[in-house]
Amino acid sequence: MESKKITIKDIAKVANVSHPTVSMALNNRPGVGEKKRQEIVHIAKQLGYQPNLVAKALVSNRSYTLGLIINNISDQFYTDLAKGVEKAADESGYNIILCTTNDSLNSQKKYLDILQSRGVDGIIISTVSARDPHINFLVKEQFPFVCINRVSLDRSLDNKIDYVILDNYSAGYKGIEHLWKLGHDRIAVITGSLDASNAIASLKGTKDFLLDLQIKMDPKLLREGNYSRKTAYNAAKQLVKLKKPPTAIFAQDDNMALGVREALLDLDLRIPEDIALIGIDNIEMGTLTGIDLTTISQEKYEMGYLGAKILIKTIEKKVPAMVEKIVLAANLIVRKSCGYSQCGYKR
Amino acid sequence: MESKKITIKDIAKVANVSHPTVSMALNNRPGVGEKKRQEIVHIAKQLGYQPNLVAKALVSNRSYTLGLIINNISDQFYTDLAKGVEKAADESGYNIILCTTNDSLNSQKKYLDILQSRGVDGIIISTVSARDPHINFLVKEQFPFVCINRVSLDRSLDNKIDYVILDNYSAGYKGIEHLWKLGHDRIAVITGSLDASNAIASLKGTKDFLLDLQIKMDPKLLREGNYSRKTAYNAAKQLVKLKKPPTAIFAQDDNMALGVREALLDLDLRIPEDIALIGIDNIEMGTLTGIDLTTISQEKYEMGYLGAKILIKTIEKKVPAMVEKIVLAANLIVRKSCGYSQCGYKR
DNA sequence: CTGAAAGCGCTTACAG
DNA sequence: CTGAAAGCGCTTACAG
Repeated sequence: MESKKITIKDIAKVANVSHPTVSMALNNRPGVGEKKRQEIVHIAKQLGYQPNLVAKALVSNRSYTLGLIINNISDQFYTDLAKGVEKAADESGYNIILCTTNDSLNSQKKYLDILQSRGVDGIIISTVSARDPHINFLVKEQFPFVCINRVSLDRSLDNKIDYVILDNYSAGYKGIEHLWKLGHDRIAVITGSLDASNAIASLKGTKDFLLDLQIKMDPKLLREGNYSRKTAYNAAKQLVKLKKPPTAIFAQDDNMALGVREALLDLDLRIPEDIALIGIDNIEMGTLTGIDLTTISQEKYEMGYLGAKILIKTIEKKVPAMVEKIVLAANLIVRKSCGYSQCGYKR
Repeated sequence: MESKKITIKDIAKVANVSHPTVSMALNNRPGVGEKKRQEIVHIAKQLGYQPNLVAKALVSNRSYTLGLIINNISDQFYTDLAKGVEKAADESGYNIILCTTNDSLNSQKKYLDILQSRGVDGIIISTVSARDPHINFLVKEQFPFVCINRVSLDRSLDNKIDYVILDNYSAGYKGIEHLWKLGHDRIAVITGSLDASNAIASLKGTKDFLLDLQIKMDPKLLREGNYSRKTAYNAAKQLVKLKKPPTAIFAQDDNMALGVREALLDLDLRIPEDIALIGIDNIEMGTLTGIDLTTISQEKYEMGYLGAKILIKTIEKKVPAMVEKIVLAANLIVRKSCGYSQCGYKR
């Protein structure tokens, strides 16, 4: 298929040395004179030599390749995160094998196996479930990997896995706090998939706020979503039909908030006049004029970037293998969907 | 680092056969009895054998890996396309190495080299420039690759490169046609980067429409953009300040249309009452209620999917090496940003 | 400072 | 139907 590629043996022949000498010269290892090295480098360039990274990977057990597992490449949340991973990888000379699971644990398991078979040096996984059965073996094998976005809640794994997550707890807390201060008493909450640690944490933050103020929440106002726009859309339509409908909705992710938004607008309800709306994540769509979604900002890019950095550090063992746990800040971003600028806080 | 992996030699030892026999058994090749094969397969499973795909790739010169080169992973246009690629790759058992160039030709060249070094079986490239200097060598080496989204306009490459593109010409034609029929005479056009074939084609479609009707375009109303929201934002602000400002703006990509939209809204201009706005691509953001961007729909997902399919077919040579050229349809999607529902066509 | 040997994990071709 | 040999392109020891 391809015209035959130049190998170090071809270079060796021209340079009149053995091929291991070529290897050492090209890799700047000691054991070959400076003059000869330059000559070899020159010949390599002239012949248009490109190292065969597959062979290199086989012999060195280092591929300079990282696996990245995300849920959905159409979801801005995951692409922001992927962008950070890409950046960190690029800075250190790694390439990314991208795997998307589309919410399937089976698919995740499949990719975990494939990535190992492909000899990646490490894996960045953003999709683990709270009781994920598939990462134990990575821990046992001491295969380098880092969890971002979601972590396992399995106690036996405590202190064994590097992670970088967002402060979902604070996000859940701050979101409901904002709505409550604006005077809302009937606040509906649409959570993420409750088998994911981030959704669990957000909900806990929300509940703790209510607990702190000794407020009881109407269970009818609590809905489990799955971070998809569609389910949030449907949930919102149901919430509005309640005998005592909510005056505010806290969708615990901007994608869901946008789904809620569509539902409310379809029903000719005004945001925030009829129903206030807040999300979490601060994705780009929410920033558009006319959307103006109030939300809790999360450092998605940084999460990907730091996750990859930590993984690379682990792989390159520049540092004693200390487990790193990082939680990135969550901050309220006030736009127009809650009505703060019109009314201000009432309590 | 990892606990030692099981290899075919380990299996061979247990099964009391030679390791090539194990290889043949596991790969369902003739030359090993059915009973023995099943025994070997069983042992492999028990030992938790995972083939080393790196070694396999080295010896077979087939990695079941594809390189995908896109501009920007934060851009919905490219992620839609990547989603199609992913799907096709997954269906045929390939994985994707993702490379993002961020509009840099140097970066593109770098990734082209790296991908070959990494032994990918083929490359899907969505970022070639009209006079791209870096793909000739792929053609010369007969390295399998397919252009999507953009093609080279170099005549010497005609009929040598598979491609799947969108019908940008029609998009450019239909966009201005819609505005013209609505009664607009001063229509501004913000093009994509004019070193890219898709931008060139869109602009040609637009110009041809005007030519067909023998309409002269005020050159002040033509702006070169670069598919980024920011430049379009700035261009729009300038256009509006013109002595004779346009009554409609045709941004030849939805990202730019959204930039224009922000600019107009910042200036308290209404869309479409004060200025009509149309884009190209039909990205998701334009579909949100309140954005309601009229646009020309492009089959981005299909483009990625078909591109990858064609590439895989080429790689697997299931078909005589006929060059495939596919142009996907462009259709007008009427929403609210041009005012059609209020006024209808005037001519 | 240099060369020849061995090996990474696999597959292909060639004897028995 | 099975085994032993050779080799993919590279690197890492180990002699001289």
